[in-house]
Formats: sequence, structure tokens, C-alpha cells
Amino acid sequence: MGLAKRLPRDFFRQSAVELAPQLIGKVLGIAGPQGPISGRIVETEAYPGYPDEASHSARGSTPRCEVMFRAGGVAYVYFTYGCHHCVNVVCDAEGIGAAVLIRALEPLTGIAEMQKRRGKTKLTELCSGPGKLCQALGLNLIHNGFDLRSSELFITSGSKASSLASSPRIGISKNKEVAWRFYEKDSPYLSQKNMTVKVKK
DNA sequence: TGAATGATCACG
DNA sequence: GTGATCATTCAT
Repeated sequence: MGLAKRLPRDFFRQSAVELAPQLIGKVLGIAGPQGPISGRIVETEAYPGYPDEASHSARGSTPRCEVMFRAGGVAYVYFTYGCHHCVNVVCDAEGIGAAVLIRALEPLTGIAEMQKRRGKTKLTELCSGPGKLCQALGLNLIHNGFDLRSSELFITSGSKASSLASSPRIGISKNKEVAWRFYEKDSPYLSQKNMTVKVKK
């Protein structure tokens, strides 16, 4: 694991489709009770906003997605399916409702805490999905709008992606064709839906 | 394959 | 106010 370096503000001010692949290999972390809980990002999805109908921000700002319209560099956390949280990296310029969904992490530090929260021991079951990684890191609505260049919640330089690939985004019903999901192809820590072929009747 | 589980948003 | 939908996960 490389030296943890804070990323420049401009890194987050790129468009979602530009930033999403560049986030692969970076480290997402949060200050935990026994030290930082962190993982290396191995899977992301770009949600650039209008006119992408799959983006929460497609029809303008609402109470839920207001944070997406802020200047890049903060977290957008939302609650969905009555069960799960998902975390995004807000990006692009202020006024543009754009973000990158973090879909999977390779666990790095705070693994015991992750195992406790997830109720699982295998490393591949800790952060292999957007809801799972939020549970492992303890992310919830409190963190919505948090600065990602702080010591509380942070994204730092990690290591280079070994093999970058792209595919359509997972779990959406609109704009399903465009390949705005990015992942490290040979990582064993990808989201489960990626491992099995999607069956839709 | 479908249940869990509740917030969100469009509509009017 | 109502109803459909939901950037998911887990057990069956």
C-alpha cells in the first residue's frame, strides 16, 4: 500500500465520466474507533447528471440530491431500498449535479471493525458492493456533504489500477447501454452482481 | 427468485 | 395524500 497523499481539489472537479476510472486504485477511508477504516477503490460508476436519466440529479436539484450540485470534493450519501446506504464522490463544477458511485473496495485497514459490522470474516464479503462497503465503513446520512479531503472522511492516492475495464452500470433501469461502470478487471473484491451473469426476464 | 423495508418524487 | 420506484442484499 502506497503513501497516503491527499488529492488536489481540482482532481474532484473533473466530469464524472473522466473521474470514475481515475478513482480506481485510490483509497477511501474514514476515521474509526481504533484508527482509520479504509479500502482501495476497485469499482465505480459515473452519474454525470442531465441528460443521463439514471442520475438522481437528472431532473434538477431535490432535497435528496442537492449535494450532487455542490463543487466536487464532497460525499453524497443516500439511503435506498429501505435497507442500504450508498456513497458517491461529488465531482465537476458547482451547479453541475454529477457524482461517482463507489461500488466496491479492497479492504486495507480496520479489517476487524469491518468484519464486526458486516458479520462476515472473508475479505471478499466485506466491501463487495455499494451497500456493503457503507456498512463496513459505517457510512450513513450523517456523512452526506462531508468534505472528502478531511481527516474524518478522505480519499487519498493509493496504487495504480492493474487492469482497467468498463461495462454498463448495474441495477439501473434507464440508460442501461452506456458503459459508465469502471473496475479493476482482475480484482477479487468486485461487487457480486458483476461475478454472475445478469438474468433479466 | 423474491422478500425485506422505508424514503423519495411526480402527480395533481 | 398516493403509488410506483428504487445506483441493494440476502436467504430460499
